[in-house]
Amino acid sequence: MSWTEERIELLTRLWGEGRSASQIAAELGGVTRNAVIGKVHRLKLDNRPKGGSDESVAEITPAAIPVAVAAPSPAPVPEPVVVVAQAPAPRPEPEAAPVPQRPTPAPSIAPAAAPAPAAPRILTPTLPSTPPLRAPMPQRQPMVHSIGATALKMSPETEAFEDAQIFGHSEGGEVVPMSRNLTLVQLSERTCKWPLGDPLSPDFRFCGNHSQDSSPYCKHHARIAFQPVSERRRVR
DNA sequence: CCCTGATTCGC
DNA sequence: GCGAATCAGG
Repeated sequence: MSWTEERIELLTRLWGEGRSASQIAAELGGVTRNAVIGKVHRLKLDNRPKGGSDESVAEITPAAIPVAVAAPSPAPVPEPVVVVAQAPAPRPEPEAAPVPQRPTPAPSIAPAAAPAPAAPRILTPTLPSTPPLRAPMPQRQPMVHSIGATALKMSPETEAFEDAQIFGHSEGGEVVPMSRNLTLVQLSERTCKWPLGDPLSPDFRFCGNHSQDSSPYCKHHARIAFQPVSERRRVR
């Protein structure tokens, strides 16, 4: 890959927006963050708008939300941050940071568009098999980690379910972990890759919470994705 | 650890 | 000019 005019332009723009070198590298493709940094220096694009109040990248801080650590289940599950579903993810937009790509925190998820085969130019993260609706378990179930290998389709119910959790449409004061809502390029090897919302929407995000070991999901979503199957037939 | 950006230096 | 290796910091 070479630094074509377009690529340099994109680099300049993204860098100006405060994106990290690794993110830019991921976006550009074919380059490492080192290359990006090196190029940035050569272009003398240094010092970005960082003076005074910087809020770096668009990453919502879970800590900025009224939390309530409640353990409904006897089993003390050390979840990250737990929030009583209520406020629609208040994103304290800093000052002077016109980020065109940053969609509003609109919780609205497109009415389940048909899962068109969007060209995955990057690795497509493993989608969770459509998890059946799961009511808050009063007690722990025997963990029988097994994947219900289902088709890669997102059921509207799944999205609605997630949506309800994240943005608190539950009346019963349901307590759920707060997702970090990361974009694709922000995912790393140990971030939860549970999708949130419509993959075709610019609002599409991933949970992004810390995932245990090599698990693709955080504790919370792993429990949804890997459910004990009682009546499961051998798939042969 | 994981992530940043900064610098160096052989190519 | 380029970018991997390295360094320094949060």
